[in-house]
Amino acid sequence: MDEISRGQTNGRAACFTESVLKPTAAPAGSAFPALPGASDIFQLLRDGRPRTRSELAQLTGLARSTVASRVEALRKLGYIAPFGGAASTGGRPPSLFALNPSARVVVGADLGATHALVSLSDLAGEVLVEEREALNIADGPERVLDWLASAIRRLLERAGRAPEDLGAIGIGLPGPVEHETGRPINPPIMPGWDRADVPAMVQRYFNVPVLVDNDVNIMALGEQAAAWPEVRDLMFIKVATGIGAGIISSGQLQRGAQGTAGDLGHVRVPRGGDVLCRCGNTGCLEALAGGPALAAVLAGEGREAETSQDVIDLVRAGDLQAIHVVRQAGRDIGDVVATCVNLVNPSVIAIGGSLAQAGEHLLAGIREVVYRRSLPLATEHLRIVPSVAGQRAGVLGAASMAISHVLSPEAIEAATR
Amino acid sequence: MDEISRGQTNGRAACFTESVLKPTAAPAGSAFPALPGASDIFQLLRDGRPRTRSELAQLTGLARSTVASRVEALRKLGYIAPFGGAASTGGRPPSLFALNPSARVVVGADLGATHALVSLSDLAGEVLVEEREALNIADGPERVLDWLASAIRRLLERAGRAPEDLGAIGIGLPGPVEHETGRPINPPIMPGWDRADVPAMVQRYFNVPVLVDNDVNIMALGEQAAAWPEVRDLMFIKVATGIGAGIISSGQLQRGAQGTAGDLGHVRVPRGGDVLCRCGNTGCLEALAGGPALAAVLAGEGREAETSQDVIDLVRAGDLQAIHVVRQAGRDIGDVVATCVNLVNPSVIAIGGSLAQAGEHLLAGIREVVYRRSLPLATEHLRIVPSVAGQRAGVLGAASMAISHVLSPEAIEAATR
DNA sequence: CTACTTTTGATTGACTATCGACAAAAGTCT
DNA sequence: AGACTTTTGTCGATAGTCAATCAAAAGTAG
Repeated sequence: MDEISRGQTNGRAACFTESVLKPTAAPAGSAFPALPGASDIFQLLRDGRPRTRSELAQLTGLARSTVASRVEALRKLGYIAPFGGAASTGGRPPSLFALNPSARVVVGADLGATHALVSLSDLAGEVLVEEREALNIADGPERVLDWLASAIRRLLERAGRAPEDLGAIGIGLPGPVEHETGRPINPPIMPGWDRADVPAMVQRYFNVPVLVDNDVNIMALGEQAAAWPEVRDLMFIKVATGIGAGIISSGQLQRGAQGTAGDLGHVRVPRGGDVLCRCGNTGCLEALAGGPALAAVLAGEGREAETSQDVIDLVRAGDLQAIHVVRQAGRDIGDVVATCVNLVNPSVIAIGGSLAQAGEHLLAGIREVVYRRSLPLATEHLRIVPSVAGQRAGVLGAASMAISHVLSPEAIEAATR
Repeated sequence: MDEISRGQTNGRAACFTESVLKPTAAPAGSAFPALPGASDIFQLLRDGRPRTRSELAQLTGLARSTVASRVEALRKLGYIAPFGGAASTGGRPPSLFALNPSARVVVGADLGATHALVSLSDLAGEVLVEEREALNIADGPERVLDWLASAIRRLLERAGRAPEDLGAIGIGLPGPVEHETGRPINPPIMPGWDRADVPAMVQRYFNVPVLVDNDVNIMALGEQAAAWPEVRDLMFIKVATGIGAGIISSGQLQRGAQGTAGDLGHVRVPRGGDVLCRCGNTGCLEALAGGPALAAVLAGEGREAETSQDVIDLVRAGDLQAIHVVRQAGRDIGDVVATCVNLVNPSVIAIGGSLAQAGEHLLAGIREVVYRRSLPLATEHLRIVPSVAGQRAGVLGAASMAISHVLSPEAIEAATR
């Protein structure tokens, strides 16, 4: 009952409340039949592949006349557009229609601990313009989000798009986030952000749906969007100062009950021993294979190493000791990843984060252990690969999350009304 | 009147696409599907709680007259029935309608390595009759499924129900199963079953949808149905000869890319050392904390112990050594479960399987480690509890899976056509 | 250039699900 | 008993979909 009354957010575009809270209200599955509004046709066109009216009629089972009127409605709204080339099969060549990527734009923001990357993308996920800035997340939500708003304004300007063209804003934050409300929960490295109403704060500047999630989660989305659109079970592992995973299972991002799913960093590893971790426990993976830990080991061997970047530089310079350390970190991570493979059974594991830039050594260590430790059936078709999206995984994922919202059946239905 | 064309869905196991799960706001005022959408009303009644027509109209946003006609259609089909007591609020007392659990029956079958438990349940999940038999799964699919068919016939007879009343059959098997096709894949302890088309073989006897899944997965479903209907993130851990987990995340059973998700048994544990496991690796959890392993340890200490049951008996007899061994097994399992908690972030973990019957000792060991090793945010609201469904978790889950199929929006739509 | 094929667009009438309104039914309260 | 309240069943109006038809458009094959 509470849920339902809360779902009626008539005023502001607090988007996700409706789409997310409802399933919790009716766990049995409050599902509607395949509703043949304008959206079902549109959902077929979302992949960007152009299709003819006849194809759409066949695929949906609707009459040609109905399809024609729907297509016309969507075209008038700008969501789809004619797609030139038409191959004739002997008669009049059919006209093709496809998603019009420039119908709207979305913002993808990856707010890290010390840096921020913000992009403006079209509906195909193509980045139009982007902006990068050294920004301390510890400055607090007010200042950071104020900067974000100004950055968005500049991006819109540079891309020559009006604020009305903005469809949604996706934001990734370096800490646990309650995705339903967009609030960070007890974030260790984000002082001042605890339970801040990020969507509301952003909506003071731009009254569009604002979606917030953990940075590793959006990286998983970004990697999937950029490289594995067909894969429905994917894990993205970020190895940097911290170590975390974004898990996409059955095509759905798994956030867990408190939104803290995918925390690899504080899993105990065999080789962990009594090494103290910043979380207060001992033997955590992060305390052994995180960037600072590797730097500390190398420093102990007389190398000049303080940060993750130093470690990467040493590896690139061919320092054998550094390579050894990174490879061993890969093995330690692989120990935990092997468990993940048995538990989650993904078909692709993408390795990202700054330390993944240290060449193949990290990956080699991970592979070495995973293929030895996991069950044959689970590893038979498993691919462990370096992240394709790389440093852009975050913004791409944030944009992808925003696009999913803008192009969701509900949103399209609402727009065609 | 009761017997309208039942739209015998010849189809086999159905995979639930996500379009089903996406809630769509039913807008009043604009006509949408010209289809007989009786399902949306029915989905509200699936929980078994009786409601009035007006309530349904309010909840769905449909007109009272529309609701009335839908209700009437569903009542004629027998899926819902009037529910006596009506409390007047000053005017004419409303009539209540609720799911009619006896509209149809489903079979839940839990086929173990050496025993089979088959039940006939109504649509509320209530077991009407059941049958248990010592049955060797290694006899192969032909003989086992032939017995299953005869058992189902006997159960129908005993319950006084016609074969036409059978809505679906859910089956749990002790090995990896590709749920979409219902075929076991490389099952280690089921010779002759590899890639057998179980649904087709069962449908030779009963032409109804047949859903097959791994035994631990259906136990998770059963535990959720029996004890935690509101919980959307639940893990069921079976501790017996083998050790495995069924993971329900965001209300959905997580099967993974190859259907082998939740395999805890062959995760390496710190204390594992070089103990050889039947999977060929060393240091597996199962080789350390599985029933046979515990029996072996106790046998080494001079106790009479060969099977899991012997271990349980010793614990129940108050054997201190046995209690110690079981508690240590709990700790070892807890080590892996702690990782699961960080990774999956469930809100309930239910411990089942034969060894869970050895009192609280196993549970205590698990709790001890998990609450120490997992992150505070993830364990704050985490409950680790003994299985409520116990030995019946399997059949209850198999029945639940079958019921979900019979009452799915698609099936109801098809039936009201 | 002509004949043929295929797609497209417009229009029609039939059909059906939904809506809103109204009247009857079945209670409670004074 | 009569007034009031609330639910329930019925009915016409509305609107969106479907199937069919026709004519025009835009190609290909000969």
